[in-house]
Amino acid sequence: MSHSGATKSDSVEILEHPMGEADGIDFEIIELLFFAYRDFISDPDAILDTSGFGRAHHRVVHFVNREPGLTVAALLDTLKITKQSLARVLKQLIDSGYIAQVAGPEDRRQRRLFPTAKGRELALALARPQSCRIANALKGLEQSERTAVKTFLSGMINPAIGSGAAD
Amino acid sequence: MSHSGATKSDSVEILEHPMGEADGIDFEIIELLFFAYRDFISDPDAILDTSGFGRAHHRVVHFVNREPGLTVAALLDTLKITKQSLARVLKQLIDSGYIAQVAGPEDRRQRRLFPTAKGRELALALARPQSCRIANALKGLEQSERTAVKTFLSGMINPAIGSGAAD
DNA sequence: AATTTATGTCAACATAGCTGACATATTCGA
DNA sequence: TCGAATATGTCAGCTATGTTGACATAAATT
Repeated sequence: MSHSGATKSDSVEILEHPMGEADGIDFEIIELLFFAYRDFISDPDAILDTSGFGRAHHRVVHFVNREPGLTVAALLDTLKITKQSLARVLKQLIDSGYIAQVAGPEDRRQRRLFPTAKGRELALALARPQSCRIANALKGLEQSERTAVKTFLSGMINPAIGSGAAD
Repeated sequence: MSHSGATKSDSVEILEHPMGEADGIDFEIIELLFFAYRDFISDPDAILDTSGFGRAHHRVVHFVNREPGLTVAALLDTLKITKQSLARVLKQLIDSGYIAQVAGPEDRRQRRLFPTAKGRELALALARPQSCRIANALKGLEQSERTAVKTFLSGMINPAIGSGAAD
């Protein structure tokens, strides 16, 4: 071990006191969000490991099942990733029969995405443990408090830009 | 474009109806969490792009600032990543003067991690927009509702294993 | 007919995780 | 005191998932 880096002898300016809520920052919720999301995501991750898929596949399967017939462009907008990123996982999901494409009825350039029965099953299997976790976390909360949770989470989301009818 | 894949003509079993709360699953909160976390993380990401650091650095700087003097082992346990993963970002943070190491006073094998003034500043700069976003999302909620939000988030987290005094 | 749009694809790259193997310094236990 | 366990570092290579840039094709639009 070289340890040419800083050690006590180097007399670097070191801060010994913790950074706390005193700094006017809500560290508690910042950390709760970090841990909550990590564990929330770990449930489907474990299932996906079995199937040879990853989180990226999860998201695609989820939104296609939530809105069958959505276009590739709409999916890209929801996920906020590039088409090249999407292409990789989407191709795998199509090739393995979880998602099917249908040429748009109006605009035949579009590839509308639909889940297959297999795709629906996977989406449900992935969502189930997450929903259980949520139900468990909501347990004991009154209706108004549950509403507050949703209000809070909604308030954390960036307002959609260009959501109004543009034309 | 080849499109040798499934198209309407292939008569694949396609599901046209959306997967909804009817399936007994809380899709609303599942999606709120996805979008909320994504946007929550986007604030520091924008800052980090400037510094040449990434999310991994963010987490390390955050927890070192929250608990100065924590050991590498403790940090690994918090982050739930491998030491090789940590090593990469930690080395960069040490080399660029954001974090300093001090040999453990009791156990000299340990490298206790401390923030430098520079490291503290970075941690605060990253936390500030997140805290603002949280404050904004909590705006209008009563105290009991804010407590409910924390209760919910805490309930989403896996219980720590081996947290009790073992020896 | 020319252009724009929706999508696909190739290539190259970056970040951040992973495993496996091995080195070194220190502590602990027999 | 010596050997094992522990805390940490490090090398090498792999995977997943994001990025940019460039280009191809089919269909719609003007």
